[in-house]
Amino acid sequence: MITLEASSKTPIYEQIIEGVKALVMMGKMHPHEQLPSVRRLARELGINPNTVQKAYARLRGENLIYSVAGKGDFVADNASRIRDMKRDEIREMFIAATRAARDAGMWTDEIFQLVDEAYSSR
Amino acid sequence: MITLEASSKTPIYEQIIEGVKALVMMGKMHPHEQLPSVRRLARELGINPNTVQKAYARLRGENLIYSVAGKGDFVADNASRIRDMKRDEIREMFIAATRAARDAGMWTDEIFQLVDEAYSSR
DNA sequence: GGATTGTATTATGACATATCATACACTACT
DNA sequence: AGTAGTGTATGATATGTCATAATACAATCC
Repeated sequence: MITLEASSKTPIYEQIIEGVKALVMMGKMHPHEQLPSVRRLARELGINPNTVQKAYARLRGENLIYSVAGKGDFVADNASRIRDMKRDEIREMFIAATRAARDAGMWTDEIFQLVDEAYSSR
Repeated sequence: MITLEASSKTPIYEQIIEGVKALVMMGKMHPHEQLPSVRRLARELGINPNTVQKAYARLRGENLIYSVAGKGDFVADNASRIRDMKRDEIREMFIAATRAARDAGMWTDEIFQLVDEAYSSR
């Protein structure tokens, strides 16, 4: 369910983190559901297990997943936080973009039109 | 006229590039105007000349400045492109943010409100 | 000729990313 | 008990980027 973009310059482990977050956010994974094992996901993605391990460790650090030795990793109960976290991130993206746009002399009209186009484009 | 943010995680040489672009875009520097010399700017910013050299080399690669051995670096004639380039960058920022927002289940109404706030803040 | 300019090269260090190879402890299943 | 699969931890190695440092060379200006 998680895919990688080799051409991307964002680190693999970060792409995995975003992938898991996206799956939970889109309702394709639910609390207490088991994630693919470190070795299995590594095999599927054709990468090193340590890279997956790093991604899972980060997710665990954010309390978005929990680990049970000998069993596996599972989506955390409070994973609903992801939605709010993601919204905060998006909020920051718009703030940064809007500031840059204002500094470049763009008006909100242009921005709204731009957003409209992007929103309805596939 | 160019300042650095030590806390920033964007590379110094990139901050210099953005700084020069901003000066030209804000009309504080004009075509054929001389830039501070590699060594002088390095001294002023308290950094290594090679770092400034790298920034200037990149700007030259984009044809935004031109160099004359023994004289110095100057803002290119076609530097007006910077404005369009910057607008394209900003456009990409909004496209990325809008896509992320849509995937997160946000509506254009929320986005517009967000942009409005950010635009009129400070 | 001396000072300043841009340009080029090599070396070094720090850091992040990613791989590879192990090792250990726990769990599940036969 | 044994085997396989799980997470976790730890080193070693390689690569790339960023930044510094130290030179060297050619062109320009006064």
